[in-house]
Amino acid sequence: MNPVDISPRFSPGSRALAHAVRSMISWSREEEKYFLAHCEERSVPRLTDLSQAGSVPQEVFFVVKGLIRVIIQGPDGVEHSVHFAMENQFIADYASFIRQVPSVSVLQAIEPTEVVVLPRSLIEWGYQHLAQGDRLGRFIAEFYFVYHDNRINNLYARSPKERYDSLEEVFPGIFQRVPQHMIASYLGITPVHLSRLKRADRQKRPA
Amino acid sequence: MNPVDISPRFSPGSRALAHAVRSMISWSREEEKYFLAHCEERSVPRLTDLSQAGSVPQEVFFVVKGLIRVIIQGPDGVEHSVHFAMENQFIADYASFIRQVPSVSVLQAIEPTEVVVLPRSLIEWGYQHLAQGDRLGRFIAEFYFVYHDNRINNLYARSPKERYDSLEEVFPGIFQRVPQHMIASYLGITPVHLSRLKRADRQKRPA
DNA sequence: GGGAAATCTTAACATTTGTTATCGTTTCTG
DNA sequence: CAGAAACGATAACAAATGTTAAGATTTCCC
Repeated sequence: MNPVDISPRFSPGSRALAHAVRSMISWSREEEKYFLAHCEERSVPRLTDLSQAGSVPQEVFFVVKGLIRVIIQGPDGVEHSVHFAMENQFIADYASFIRQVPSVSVLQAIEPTEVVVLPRSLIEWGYQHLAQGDRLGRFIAEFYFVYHDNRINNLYARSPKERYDSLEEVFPGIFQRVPQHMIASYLGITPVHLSRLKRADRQKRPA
Repeated sequence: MNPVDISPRFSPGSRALAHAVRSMISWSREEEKYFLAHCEERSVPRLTDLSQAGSVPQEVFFVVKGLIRVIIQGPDGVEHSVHFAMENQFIADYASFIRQVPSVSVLQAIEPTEVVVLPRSLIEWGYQHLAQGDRLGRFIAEFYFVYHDNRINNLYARSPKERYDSLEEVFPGIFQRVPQHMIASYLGITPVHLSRLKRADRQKRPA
């Protein structure tokens, strides 16, 4: 009997979440049971918002299936795709969630998406009552810090084209799933310019 | 008697560090004593490196007095000032420290600087043995995640000039302490261009 | 299936930003 | 104190990127 695959009474989404948690900390059968029982599963249709800007985030999402993008709006009203989240990733306006201030971003499903919803109350409960709750929180915060640190370094040291060429390493299969103008936005350039960069590339290596 | 100001046998640096920790978690007299006893104080002359790129970081620094900048080098050899750390802040190549991979950055003192050195072994000890060690680690990781998240949003949504104008909010007094070309580098533009932006600004509001 | 919307490309032109070089001033260092 | 180095401003020119507009596909939705 495989000790990793327990809880057949939980949905595939819950089990994927439990698997992700188990890769970071160990928790007891009872802890896991309580935690998963207080999560909610949610289906989000394509091009639907999971959360809006302006309200204090009370939920963290775990992506079971589908793809979510995070959008912020500049002072001029221009939208920027600042992040994508795919299967088995946590997603939220995590900075606003941590500080409990009104969110500056919108979470939008790009595909029909299945998420597990972790309410703020449950996460707080985890920090207080899970034996390794703070450690789990530390690992998650560290993980996303590393991700952001890497992004910042890339923004300083690498050109848009270089960032485009290595996008697939961070988001496997993204080119098949996200329209190009959103990728351009993520890269910090206009769709027109990305198109131009691709053509220049094409003409250099006419494979 | 003030319960916050104990331990007169510790140096000003240790006491500043203890104060910073106490603002995040509570720890016992014994925990504090052990922890501080295993920190090292270090004086770093102006324009001296505290750590080099290429070696796995084994230390986190806490700035008691002075100013440190973090530099990364692009593929073309160009240096970028990606971060500054002033009094009462922790600083390291934290992403490389977390992952225990060779550092990509250099820490350099811009002023004569006093730091408290937290060895990796001590930090690991804290995670294992401090009652709230993981919580402390979570708070620190969350704090720097929020800082980085904010930077990324600014890079997307605001112009170099706007970022320049709000620099003092993040690093109070920085204009009096850091040469302008390093600030330009932090903003992601050339010194020439920053000079140009300042002039355009000057001509608009001839105060 | 068919019309509407979204998407991508391309071109022409505008704006921003980088590059190189020079010069006067300040700051460091011996 | 004096020479050297660092620093900041500026100008002229070059390269990168944005803006607007048009047209050709593709995709979506009823």
